[in-house]
Amino acid sequence: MEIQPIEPGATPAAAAPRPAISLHDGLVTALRDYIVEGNLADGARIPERLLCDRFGISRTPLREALKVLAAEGLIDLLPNRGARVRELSAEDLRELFDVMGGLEALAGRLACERISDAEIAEIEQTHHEMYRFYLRREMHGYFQCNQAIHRMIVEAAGNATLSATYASFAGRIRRVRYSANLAKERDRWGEAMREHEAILDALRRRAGSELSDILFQHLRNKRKAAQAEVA
Amino acid sequence: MEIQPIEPGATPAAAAPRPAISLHDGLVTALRDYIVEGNLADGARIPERLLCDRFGISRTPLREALKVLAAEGLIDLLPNRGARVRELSAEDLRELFDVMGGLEALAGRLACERISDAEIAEIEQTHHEMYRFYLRREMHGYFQCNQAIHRMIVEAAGNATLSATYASFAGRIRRVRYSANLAKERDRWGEAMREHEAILDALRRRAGSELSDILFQHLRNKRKAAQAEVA
DNA sequence: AGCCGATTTTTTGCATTCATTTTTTGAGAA
DNA sequence: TTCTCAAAAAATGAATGCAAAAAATCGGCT
Repeated sequence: MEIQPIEPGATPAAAAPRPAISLHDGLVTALRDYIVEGNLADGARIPERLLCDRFGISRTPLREALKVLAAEGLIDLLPNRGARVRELSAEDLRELFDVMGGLEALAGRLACERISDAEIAEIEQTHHEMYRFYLRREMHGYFQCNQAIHRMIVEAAGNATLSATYASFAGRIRRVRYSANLAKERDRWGEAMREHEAILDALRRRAGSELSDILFQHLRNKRKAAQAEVA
Repeated sequence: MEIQPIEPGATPAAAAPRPAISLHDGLVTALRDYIVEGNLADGARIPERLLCDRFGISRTPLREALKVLAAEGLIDLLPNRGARVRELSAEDLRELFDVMGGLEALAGRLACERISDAEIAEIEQTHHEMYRFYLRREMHGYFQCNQAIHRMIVEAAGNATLSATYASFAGRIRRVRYSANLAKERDRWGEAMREHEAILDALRRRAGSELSDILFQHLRNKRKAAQAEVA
């Protein structure tokens, strides 16, 4: 089993999406991260006892956390048969990417309504940084900047509900997204850069509807890359 | 205490809307419906014991259900202070309507890609039915048709993930939406009808991007009506 | 009388326990 | 050997029990 112990003290208070006055359910965050990071094999059965030992808690709070993660769609909870890491079918992937596309499209539209010049400048800066990574063919740095830009747009939308929803879906496809980006994304690197130019351009002009279209299409193209990867 | 009693015998085994291969967590559905229907006052404290008696279960499964509903954003869970029905601030309302707008915009875009003539015909039929209610100033029937049309568009998108997300958010604003529609919507009834004409037109032409804009704006206008209502 | 603080009561959070259900293991027969 | 079926072992779903925290109650003080 690939489960590795976690630092007892290193519990992440975590920049939770919307931590509220959150209680000891840092456990949910810890478990979510644990799964998202890929510490559990896809479709693998997850005995409660095992996780209890890992996290040093009893079954009651663990089960509560599992229910929450199941509601988020991260795991499946089969009656009397335990929890397993949800496997993403090709269909699931298609759906998730499209929903992400819809959320980003929304974020772009809203961002255009209220983004400040300073925020745009910040995004531009990250964009240029990303461009330098692109020129040097440094995939990892490029990817980081890419993520950062998308996150900044979502934040610029000024809608905490959207941010939380976005974060939730982002978590669900993070693993796949990672590998997909690292692999096939390479082939359309130039194309992706051009798309990002267009995104920035539309953002500067505060062309919400246009930006909305571009972002959705951008995610569509990402989806195609990911799908090609799976196949 | 503002919690009002429920019928003692009226325990809902509940035909769960979308239970999946779900287990006895019809409880979550039951509780969610119970809250969405407005049986608990806004911001009211919800003692666990009380709900246990109401639903005839012990605290363990109830707490699991509460955690799930908290994750959905329907209730707040304060550490050591129990659960309370989440109060929707004006800000929350703004956010929720915009997210709904984004989801509908996405649904429209996706629907244009794959909707069949038969499905369009069905929507048209409901639209005409709605128009008749409009002419007769029958608010309730109009409202039902309205909901049905939006639901059909979401379904036509052919994205179960989107449908589930949409349903979740719809639940969160259902109460407010209801009152808002019944009250202020009246003033912009004609406007809403015209918007629906435009929606149908764009759908017929499979103009995804355009439909996306119209639907978002449509929800924006609904939002304004709701906000005016609150103020 | 009104206000503040301590004690009692209730409630929450979690661990433990119990009853079912499932899964595994093992024996016997084809 | 392999298949089938039964018994044992383990895991799940839910109830109960216990310690800690909050709320409520009561007594003392200004």
